[in-house]
Amino acid sequence: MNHPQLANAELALMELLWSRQPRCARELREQLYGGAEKAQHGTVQRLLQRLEAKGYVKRDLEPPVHMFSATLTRESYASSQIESLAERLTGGSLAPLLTHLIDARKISPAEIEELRALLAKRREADA
Amino acid sequence: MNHPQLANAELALMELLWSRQPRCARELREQLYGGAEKAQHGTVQRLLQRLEAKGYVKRDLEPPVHMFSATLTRESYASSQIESLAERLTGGSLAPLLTHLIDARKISPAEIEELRALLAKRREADA
DNA sequence: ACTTAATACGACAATTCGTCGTATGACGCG
DNA sequence: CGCGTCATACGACGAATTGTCGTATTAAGT
Repeated sequence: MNHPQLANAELALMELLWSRQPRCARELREQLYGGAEKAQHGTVQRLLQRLEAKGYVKRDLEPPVHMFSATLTRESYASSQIESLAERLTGGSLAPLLTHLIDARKISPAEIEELRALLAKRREADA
Repeated sequence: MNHPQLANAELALMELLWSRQPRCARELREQLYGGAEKAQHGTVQRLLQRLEAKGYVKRDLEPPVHMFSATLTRESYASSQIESLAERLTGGSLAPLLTHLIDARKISPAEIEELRALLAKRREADA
């Protein structure tokens, strides 16, 4: 029941939910696939059903049509992915990963400043 | 051709390589599967072959047996995974992800200090 | 009651992964 | 030379996952 990775179509659906919630299936379909294609009704239902099974989406069965919403924020999802990566690769600690990102200049100076500020705030809060 | 995710058995093999390099297939097999199982010879070869195809492993065809080594460090792999996650989720910027991790206290105080030191050093180096 | 829309879900093709089995080639030894 | 041993190459298979569709069932509105 962890947080398996989202596949492409699933992620696309989640993005839609993250941008506006809750939503009905019809609306999601129209955004995912252009105008009025007639197949795909089932596709979206299927995707939603599987996302629900994985715990990423919950539905409100309010008649007449179900309304769907995400159970996590995009940020939570991202974090859990990073954590599971750290779990698999470094016994759970993040510092080694970030160290490499910083050394390899994969984080821009602007982001560096942003992070410094964040860390400072966190340290204050802990004090 | 980028850096697809490593599956379980593949990652286990890479871990072995990361712990000592280069290695021959026989040795890898013995570590992956207990003692002297007789099948699995092909399994390891197959895995190595696929890892090579994905660009994660290179082989030295030095007779009599090929010697295998990783083409990336574990840290590089981890970073590239984080980057691709950021790519998919936040348009490539890492700060939002880290922000959430910090806020949610998923990074320990010790790690916070570690990171502060790192950022300070980086900032100095840039100056 | 009939049409329309929504939901549930079985089925399919494609892909990936771990596994094995077999074929091919190199080497050494009697 | 003929054989056994070991390494590599690779085809094949079953399981699982993903995106897709089709069909059946249920609910709604007129």
